[in-house]
Amino acid sequence: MHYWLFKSEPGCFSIDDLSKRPKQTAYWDGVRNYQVRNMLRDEIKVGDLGFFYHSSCVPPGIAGVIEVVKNGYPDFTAWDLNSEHYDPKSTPDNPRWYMVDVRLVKKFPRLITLDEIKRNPQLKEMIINRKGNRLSITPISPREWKIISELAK
DNA sequence: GCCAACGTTGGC
DNA sequence: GCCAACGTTGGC
Repeated sequence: MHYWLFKSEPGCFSIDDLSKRPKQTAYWDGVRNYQVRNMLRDEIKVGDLGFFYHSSCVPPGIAGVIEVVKNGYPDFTAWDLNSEHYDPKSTPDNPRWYMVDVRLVKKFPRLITLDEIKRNPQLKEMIINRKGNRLSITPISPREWKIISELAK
């Protein structure tokens, strides 16, 4: 099993939005980047755990934990004309974009801020720390997972 | 609102 | 297949 970090803008979809969904489960749609598409299609599997990261907000940081409950399948919002993420190049016959379903495991009692992550020498290697990193999902090492989980207690 | 970073597009 | 232009991301 693997660990991941899922970015979302809370103004668009926050951890509280997820907690209000039926079964606290949602499909993680709207990824339109090939690297992340490949991860969703090939690497991110049922049982994997992820951090729910709030981006483009003040302050950015990790809000909680989610679990993958459905393996990658075509992102049908790509062929919905009314969707913000509509992409005419993706079709039901030849889907270009993929998504997984995730369920809320827990919201952390406090946000682990990006600032805190940056200040922690043990978390130096995290991809989220790299300048210009634009991937909306990134892998997390077991060690990083453990350290951050401890911080959140 | 700025701007660095970087993925994507499209002309050649 | 190169690469300049463009659009988007996301921290600040």
